[in-house]
Amino acid sequence: MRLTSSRQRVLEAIRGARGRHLDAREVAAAVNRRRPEVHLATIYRSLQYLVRRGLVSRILLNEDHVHYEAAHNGGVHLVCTGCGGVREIAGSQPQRLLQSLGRALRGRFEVADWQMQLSGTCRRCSRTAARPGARGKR
Amino acid sequence: MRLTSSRQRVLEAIRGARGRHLDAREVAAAVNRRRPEVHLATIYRSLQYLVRRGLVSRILLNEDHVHYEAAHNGGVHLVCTGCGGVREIAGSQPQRLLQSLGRALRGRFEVADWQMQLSGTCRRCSRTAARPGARGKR
DNA sequence: ATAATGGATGCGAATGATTCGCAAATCAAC
DNA sequence: GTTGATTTGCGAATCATTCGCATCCATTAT
Repeated sequence: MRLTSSRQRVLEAIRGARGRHLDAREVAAAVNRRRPEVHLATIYRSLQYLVRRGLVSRILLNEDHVHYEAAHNGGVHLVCTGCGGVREIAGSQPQRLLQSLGRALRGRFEVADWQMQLSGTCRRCSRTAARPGARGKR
Repeated sequence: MRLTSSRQRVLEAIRGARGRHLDAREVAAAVNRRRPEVHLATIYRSLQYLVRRGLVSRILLNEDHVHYEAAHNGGVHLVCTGCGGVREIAGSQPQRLLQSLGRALRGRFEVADWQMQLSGTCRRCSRTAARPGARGKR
């Protein structure tokens, strides 16, 4: 099971998307800006491979389909249920939590990656609407 | 936008699944053990409704499709990449983290719900395989 | 009561994401 | 350079999820 060039290109696309979280189609678009093109089915297979390898992790945002991000151990995602926006904040504080969780789990589970997701209402949406979640893209 | 009886039944099904995390089809199966049956499309619509209402949250486990759980603010999910098993641990410790995140976000984001997901290898899988993630259901 | 209004539901068809099956291409090792 | 295994391209198949529309229900106004 090698890290072939298609797979590398997929990984690069995801890593190169700093901040944004691509879905499969966007990954394909990014990869296929260079020749030779990679077939969509292969993109999916590469994604599976990269996830299994722990290089990439899947995340579920507001939408119905899966997005991908480079595994970097520590993303905290703020997902606004109003507008669907996603902001990611750097994972410095959670280290302490991770440590204590790790202590609690001792031996029973070996953590490879983690992520945290907060859903709620961003400032703009809480201004424009009284009831959070009552409006937006979806 | 009422909490109709179909929607209630969907909510009960999800709440009744203590521990397990149902996907849409499983919710439908649970709901339709009682008459009258609820059409799958309505199940989906109810799920949307409940998510928007903040009563239910979507989670992404190992698989490719979405699962649902009662929003209870504090689930930490341990997902094993080997066997696909999911264990949930109670959310006592994260309170502190939430507080400090809340402080850091002051005003910019109003948190309604949160969840955290650790992926890695459970004990059994790390025993049976040297390389984590190299084997399993998927 | 009755009619009028605005969701909510059932139903089947449509959509769209993801996967499969298979043949050709690539790569590694002998 | 032949063998064997893995990967890729390709289109068809599958599966989850959503849509359109007619009907139904509950609530409010007449």
